[in-house]
Amino acid sequence: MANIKDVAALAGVSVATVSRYYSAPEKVSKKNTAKVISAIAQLNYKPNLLARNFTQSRSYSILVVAPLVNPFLLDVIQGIQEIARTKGYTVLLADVLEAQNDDNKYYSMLDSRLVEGIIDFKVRVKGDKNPLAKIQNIVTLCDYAENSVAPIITVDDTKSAEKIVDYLISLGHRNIGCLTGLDFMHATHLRKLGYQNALQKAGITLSNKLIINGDFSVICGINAAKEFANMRPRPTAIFSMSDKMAIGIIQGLKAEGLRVPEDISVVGFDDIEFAQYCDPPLTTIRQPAKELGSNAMSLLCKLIDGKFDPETVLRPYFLPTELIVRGSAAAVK
Amino acid sequence: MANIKDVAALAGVSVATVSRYYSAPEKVSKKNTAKVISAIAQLNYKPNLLARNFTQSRSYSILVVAPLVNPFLLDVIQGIQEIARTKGYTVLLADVLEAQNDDNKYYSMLDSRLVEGIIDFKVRVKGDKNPLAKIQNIVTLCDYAENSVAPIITVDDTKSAEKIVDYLISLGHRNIGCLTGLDFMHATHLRKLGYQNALQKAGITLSNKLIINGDFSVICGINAAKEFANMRPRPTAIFSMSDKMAIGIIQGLKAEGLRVPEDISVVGFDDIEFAQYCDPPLTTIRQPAKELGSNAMSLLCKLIDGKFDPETVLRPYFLPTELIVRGSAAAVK
DNA sequence: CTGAAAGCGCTTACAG
DNA sequence: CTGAAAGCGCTTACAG
Repeated sequence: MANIKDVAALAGVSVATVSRYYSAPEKVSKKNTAKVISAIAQLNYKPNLLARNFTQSRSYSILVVAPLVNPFLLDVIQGIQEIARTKGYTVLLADVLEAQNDDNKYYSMLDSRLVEGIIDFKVRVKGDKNPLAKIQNIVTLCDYAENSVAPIITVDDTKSAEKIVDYLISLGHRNIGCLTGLDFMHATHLRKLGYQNALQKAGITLSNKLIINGDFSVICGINAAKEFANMRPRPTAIFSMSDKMAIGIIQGLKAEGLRVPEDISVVGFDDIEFAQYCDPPLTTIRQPAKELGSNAMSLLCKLIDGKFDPETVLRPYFLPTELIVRGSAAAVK
Repeated sequence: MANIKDVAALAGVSVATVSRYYSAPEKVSKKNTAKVISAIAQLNYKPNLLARNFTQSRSYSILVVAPLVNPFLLDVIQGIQEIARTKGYTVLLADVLEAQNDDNKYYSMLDSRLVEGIIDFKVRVKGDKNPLAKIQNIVTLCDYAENSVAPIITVDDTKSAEKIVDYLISLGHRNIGCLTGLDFMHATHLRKLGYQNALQKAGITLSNKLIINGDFSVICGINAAKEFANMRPRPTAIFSMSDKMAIGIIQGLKAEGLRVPEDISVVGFDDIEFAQYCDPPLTTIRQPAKELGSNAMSLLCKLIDGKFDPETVLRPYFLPTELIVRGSAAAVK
């Protein structure tokens, strides 16, 4: 393979001129530009970007560490890609599940210069196994903790959950079940808090008997449906912390001979694509997936460029969610 | 940041020894190993992988160019990651839709050494705008053409479509509609051929009136349902080229007051997660998503290592599909 | 098992 | 606008 020296020799210019042809073409005379172009074509020269990156000490890559099962991950990645492309970054993808055992593996890619920044779906807090000494080009996405060591882009899980439970209450429901998400995720606890806040505001007594622990999967929704169906008094509405579980609940309820929403209302969280195509269409909270991705990537670019305000950067940035009213919740009979 | 020279100086050894400590630790004496370890710890040294990659002329990265809307893409990527991890590769992800205009952008990453191989969801054939001069570390995944320039891992779309239409025919259906996928995808035409083969084998006259052009989206399924419902005679079964469209068809049929499968049978293709949770659960063809990914990555590794048989490597490798019988198709009345 | 030294292919002040 | 030269931080024959 031809290298920059070969091009320079054939063109009869210095390697500096060839290099400048790429990095600052306006600084190269017309005459030399023509010679360089011709030599490049003749030799079919392709710059070795491994060498360029090394010299510049830049990888032009960022890493996304995400749970590959996240239902709206593809939308988030689209948002990330959109910004990444305009800024000249390529995107690496790692599975957070694989990373469980060995978080450091991915964070070390920062130290080894393999990536310039990381978008992480898991918040790291002070006191964690892997405390980050400083703000080092990491953005936490879709996860929140008060004492996060990295800037955060997410939604207000508490307020969003509260909003949809408020809606159920406005429909006359007072006996409202709740199916939670994975316990180790902060979002689960935040949404639970929102659920409880809404009930308390309405003067409804909290009961742990109405709360079933889930894991965000469809199957656990199906199983939970049976439990909810057999509760006495049976809840008239169920708040599910994800659409996938809500879809499972609806299936499970139907299997129990119950109608949604006539006998029991079900609402979800996320607004995944299938939410609008279930039967009945799901009333849920929309998370702006693509915007979460693009915002996170924009922020990461600022971090990398050092163009951020250290005073405010750690203040979490909450993107708005929206209550999407469809057919799966109705007024209590 | 400390570099290898600093470590060598502090440890009182040569840089070669420090380098060997990483690449061939068995060649370093116990004594020196201890000194190196201590120096690394004191300086908190992290090897600059940008330099290492440059020196070795290896990026240890591969690129996946895929449509970010593909319903089972996440499963495929899991399969890819699994192999990539064991082989020491990291995975870059690019959106094929963005690439539409500018295919070369991604393929040039091979020339610039940024990636060592590419897994591409779009087959490139001789005569394309971007013909590949030779087998250069590219694997085509989930797409097929006879004159592909790269090795292929996919399923037999024709036989798979034929299999599920055979099944409908075995149920007594003879008036079978078909909703196709995106026209520019080879899979669409292959599956159509399978649909037609099955009909012909059964002595059923083909009719283009029974074929509606789709695009793999849920919404086009909903729209197509209306058309199918109004055909006279109305088809008693519909073969949809994707589960997403099948789910749309079922919704649309219900909206028309038709029951699935009592009034009309619907079958899909893919076996996405939601296929088993629709109402009724979808009868479909399962594509082994994860295996497609892991097989493609394994093959790519062989290509990169040069350990392949040039005689047979271009022979497409078809992974088996499976007919999954659930509740959305029934015997014709 | 070890070290001196060359080399990988670029970029970038610097001087002109 | 141009070129000579140093330098980036590693790896890798080579000689010992």
